[in-house]
Amino acid sequence: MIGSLDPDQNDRERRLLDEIREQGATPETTRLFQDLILSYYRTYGRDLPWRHTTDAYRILVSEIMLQQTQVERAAAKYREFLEQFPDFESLARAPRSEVLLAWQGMGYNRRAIALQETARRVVDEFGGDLPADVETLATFPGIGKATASAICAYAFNMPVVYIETNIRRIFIHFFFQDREDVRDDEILPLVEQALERGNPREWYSALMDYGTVLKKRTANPNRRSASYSRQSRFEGSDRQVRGRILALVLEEGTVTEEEVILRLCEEPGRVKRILGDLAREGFVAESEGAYTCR
DNA sequence: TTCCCGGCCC
DNA sequence: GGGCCGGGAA
Repeated sequence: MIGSLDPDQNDRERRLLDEIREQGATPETTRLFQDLILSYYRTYGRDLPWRHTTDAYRILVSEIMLQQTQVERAAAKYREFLEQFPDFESLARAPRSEVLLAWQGMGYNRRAIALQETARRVVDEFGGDLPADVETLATFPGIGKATASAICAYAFNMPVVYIETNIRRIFIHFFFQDREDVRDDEILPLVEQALERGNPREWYSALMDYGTVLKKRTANPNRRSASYSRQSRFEGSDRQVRGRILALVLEEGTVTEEEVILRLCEEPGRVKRILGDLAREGFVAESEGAYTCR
């Protein structure tokens, strides 16, 4: 049952939408909402690799991968990555080039650098244990409020309240049916009210799966979010050139600026600028006109 | 074209 | 608050 609900679920959702439209988010409609999300999850919930563990390292890896990367692609990479870097220690001491190579195909490569920096800090400053609170987690690079909260929910089963794209989509769909420009600070109290405190881990997993199926069924409710914005086109963008340059450096080991310009057929000025960006961000190091990745 | 279990810099 | 950051799939 991909991309749709069974007739019973579909019917329950329609009734609930009507009741919320009439009554708003009352304790009763909230309970019905919880039941709907959880019953869907218990029947159709996805079997994802990071749902077989509560190991903080593995949850961290999955959450970083899942930032702006679809579940299917993250799941495939997740297994390979953990095979190569099974714990904080192995990731912390790995050459950066190996980490970036393992990350190839995921996109947003700076996440890989941030993840390794987090691993090093965990080893050096926290004795190899990932801190179990949102505030401390959010001090690590590449971990903001949403990712920190997700880690606390999935690794530590903590009753945290947060918003990300699936949660936003669901709450707009159910509780802001005729609204436009819905702000996150309007959604947040409802997320708190609806939170299943008995098992936050299961609850948030259930929200992820319902959010996914909702997207396939309806026009994306997130377009009615005040924080919705279209992303810039990828073809021809700096992002694309960055990815191509990094892939080239990883493949060749060491390249000169001229080689990059020739191999990529890009404007010299553009290549120079982006190489400089990559060097500043720690992807490559420059010495005597040659660029390499440690 | 659109989206993806966001974060960071300005 | 707006722009930037990859790459694949539908």
